[in-house]
Amino acid sequence: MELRDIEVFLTLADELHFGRTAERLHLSQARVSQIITEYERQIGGSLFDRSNRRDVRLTPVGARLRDDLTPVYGALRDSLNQAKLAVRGFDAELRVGLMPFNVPALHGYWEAFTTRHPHYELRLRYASFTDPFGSLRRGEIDVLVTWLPVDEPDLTIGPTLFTDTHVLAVAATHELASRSSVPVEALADFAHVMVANMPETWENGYLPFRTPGGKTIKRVEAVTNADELLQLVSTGEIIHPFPAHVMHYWSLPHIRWLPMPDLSPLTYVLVWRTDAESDPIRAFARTVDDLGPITDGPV
Amino acid sequence: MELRDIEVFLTLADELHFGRTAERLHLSQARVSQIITEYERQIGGSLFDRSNRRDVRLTPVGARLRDDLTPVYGALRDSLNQAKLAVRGFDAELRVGLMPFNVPALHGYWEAFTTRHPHYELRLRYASFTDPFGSLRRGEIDVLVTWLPVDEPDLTIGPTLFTDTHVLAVAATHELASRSSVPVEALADFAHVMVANMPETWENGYLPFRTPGGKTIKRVEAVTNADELLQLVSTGEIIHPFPAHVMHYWSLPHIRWLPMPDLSPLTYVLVWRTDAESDPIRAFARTVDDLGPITDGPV
DNA sequence: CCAGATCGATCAGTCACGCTTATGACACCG
DNA sequence: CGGTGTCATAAGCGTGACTGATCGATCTGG
Repeated sequence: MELRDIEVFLTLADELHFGRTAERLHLSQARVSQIITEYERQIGGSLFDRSNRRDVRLTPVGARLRDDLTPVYGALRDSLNQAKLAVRGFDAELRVGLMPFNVPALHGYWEAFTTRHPHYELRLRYASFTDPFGSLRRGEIDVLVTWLPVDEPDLTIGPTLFTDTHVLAVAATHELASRSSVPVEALADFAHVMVANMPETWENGYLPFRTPGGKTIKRVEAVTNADELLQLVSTGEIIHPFPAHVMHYWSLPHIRWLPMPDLSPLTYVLVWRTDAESDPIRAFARTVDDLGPITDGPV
Repeated sequence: MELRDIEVFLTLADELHFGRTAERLHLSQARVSQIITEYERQIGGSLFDRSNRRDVRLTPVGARLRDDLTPVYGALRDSLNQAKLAVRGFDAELRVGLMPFNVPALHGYWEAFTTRHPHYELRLRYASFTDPFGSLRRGEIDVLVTWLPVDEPDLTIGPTLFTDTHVLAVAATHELASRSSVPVEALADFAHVMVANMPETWENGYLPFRTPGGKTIKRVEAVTNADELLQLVSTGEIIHPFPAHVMHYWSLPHIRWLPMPDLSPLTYVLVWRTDAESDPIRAFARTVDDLGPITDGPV
């Protein structure tokens, strides 16, 4: 009856799927099955009904146990975390999820927050492209830095961090490379890649599925991270629009950055779970509010 | 960071002594040291101050962690326990601590309680002689069956279960064996044994340290359990008074039971932690109250 | 009604780590 | 200054946590 088993139980109670549970916990499916079997043996009765192969369901006892254990397990994690912070002299932590290439542009916020609130530990974590809101909901991060639109009823949209125009990344050898700027309509003439399984309206906010002129902007193959994407750009296989500030993050000799003045700018905001709002979150939101959106371009 | 480690941490925080902690958890002292070291490594700072060899102390962080973890760990154990009970069809359990030889005499109570409250599981556990109130305070049992006087401010004294006269256990070959009864004063003439480390007033309640005539009733060597004690009785090395009902528990051909009419009778009561009073405890106390003390002798 | 896909259970094998005994290192005490 | 009580460290053993491979059952689409 160990802590790990409880985590497995709670995750399975959430996912109701052995494979996905295993994936989330970086375990083999076999192990999840074994742990649950052993757990049920210790309790003395079944917690999940898996007679039907199509879907796993909680038994009444299982549901009750999940309800009992969820807050307790959370409190236990919080206590341990609080102790870890206390040894390092902090009262609490704020985990901000964002893309790595956004970090330098927001330097002013990090600095202001850490000087204003030295007893809060600031931790920057890389949010996954594929499921940014999921990491927020699972409590892996406290606030998320992302672009609009965010259309999620359980999330609060906080202050705007900055608004940025687009630049198009193309290979130095690409036929567009010599242009001084690129119109939106041109996007439809070349191949694009987007990360797999993004929420649709969110993906559309970044790069529309159609041009204003009505032409389809087609995605070809999916990638899992930005570096892989840039690799495809540099070989000329695809082109890809970025918010302008990322130019200063990568220094890639084989890539050209071309302004796209008529593609509507991206607005980056702070987002958090409404029912998980906390002092550090409010403190950071207030800091952003006080400084106002960053306008003087990336550092 | 496992559940067992937390238990070790909390036990050490309570005992402030590695050896006793190890004993309570049935571990080696070395292992306790290893677990705490590893735990501190994970937290990132020390939880106990053991620079002074004489006594171990909690650091501020450690004290805070103990305060945070104590209720959470308890709630976690409760949740798991609740689930175990639920699978077997019970709502709650009542753990009664008592000496094994008391069990048959109380049969009427067990029966009445289980029929009146089929959704409460009754569990009889053998309370240790050496530290009966400790097991109550550590939450290992819910109620204790014991004799008066009980002089513990944090404990509630419940209804009386029965009142019993003494019989003296002597070897069949002992010089007293042929007597039809034995006066109190005779106790001072022979060797006695008591279990080590009993609370003093409690031991005195069972067998006074002095006879009414002022003679000392001297104990010789300590034993750890009743069987060991009876062994010494049967070889004639010691004599020992018991409450009369235990005669029917053991059938020992080499031992004689002699009435002791002038030794003041023992009163057995129910005792529980005042701040841990619960529905099952109240239900059992009410059952005992309703039936009244058992007077018709042991079954 | 069959072929293929999906998903949980089971098996056999490997390796880490939980725990022990033995010993070391240190702080107090007489 | 040894003796005693106490925690830390070392070395070694055995269990059980975990994996990949496979089985067997159930559902879906043509």
